Amino acid sequence: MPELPEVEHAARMLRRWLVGRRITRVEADPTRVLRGIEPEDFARALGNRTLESVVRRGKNLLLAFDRDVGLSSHLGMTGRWVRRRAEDPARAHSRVRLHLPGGDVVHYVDQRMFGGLELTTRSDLPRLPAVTTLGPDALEDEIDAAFLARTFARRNSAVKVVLMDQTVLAGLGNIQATEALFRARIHPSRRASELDRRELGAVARGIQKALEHTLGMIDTEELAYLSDGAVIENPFLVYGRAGEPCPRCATPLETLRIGGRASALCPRCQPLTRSAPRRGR
DNA sequence: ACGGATGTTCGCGC
DNA sequence: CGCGCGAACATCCG
Repeated sequence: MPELPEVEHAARMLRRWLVGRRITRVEADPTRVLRGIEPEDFARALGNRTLESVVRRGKNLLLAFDRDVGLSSHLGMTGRWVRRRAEDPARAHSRVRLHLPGGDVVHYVDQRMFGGLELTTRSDLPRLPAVTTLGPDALEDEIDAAFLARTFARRNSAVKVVLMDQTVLAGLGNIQATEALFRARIHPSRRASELDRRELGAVARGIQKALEHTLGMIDTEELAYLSDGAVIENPFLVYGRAGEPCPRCATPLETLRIGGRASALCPRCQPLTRSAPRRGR
């Protein structure tokens, strides 16, 4: 579930729910989600703290509390922040609960527990290795053909692998990289260094479109895997749609494994040889 | 029952 | 050092 759009959504929700409100009590279950700290110490450190700001960097959330307490949150594969009422029944896979005045409880929920919560100081938040190694943010920073040309030069790996490299560009995962390349009409196995200027421009626009589209879906709560209740169908153009007709040309979509990950593509819209320039949009 | 799932990291071999 | 591959982490779903 969490790539840049979902993490951005989580940042907005955490601001709405928590900024300016004192955490009255913390319950932290003993799981690998808590990195390098015992549950009791974690709970004690966040108890009575008030959240002052939330910043997203790539797929990382950086929370700054009063008294120089910092918390970094990475959602891994199945992590999410949700708000419940104290009287609600237990939430499956809830790992940490932040109790607020008035009965609201903010849960960190993570089925597979690949995500993590790391406690630090505010000043160290931007110095965490997970943050200092990141490339520019795919949403906040201007990602254009010139940037991609600089970054892709001498990168001979598949363009999809490079797009998912967080040290190159922060925020894209398997879904967004797949969607961005479909929008750009670029085959995911093309070598990053061989793309020409026109193709790089298409990739840059594809990234922005894919991210904005998913963010828009989340805002209208159409994203199935984010909503807690009813499951809504796959909201993506090609991800998870192998065998279905291409939404642009109706050719059956295919799937490959690139860098160990499934990659959906349209063999007609995304040819392996350099695509012919096309007119208009 | 087996294989795969939105992420990241580590070890190994070339 | 660059690059590719497989495994590991933990759990659920089809």
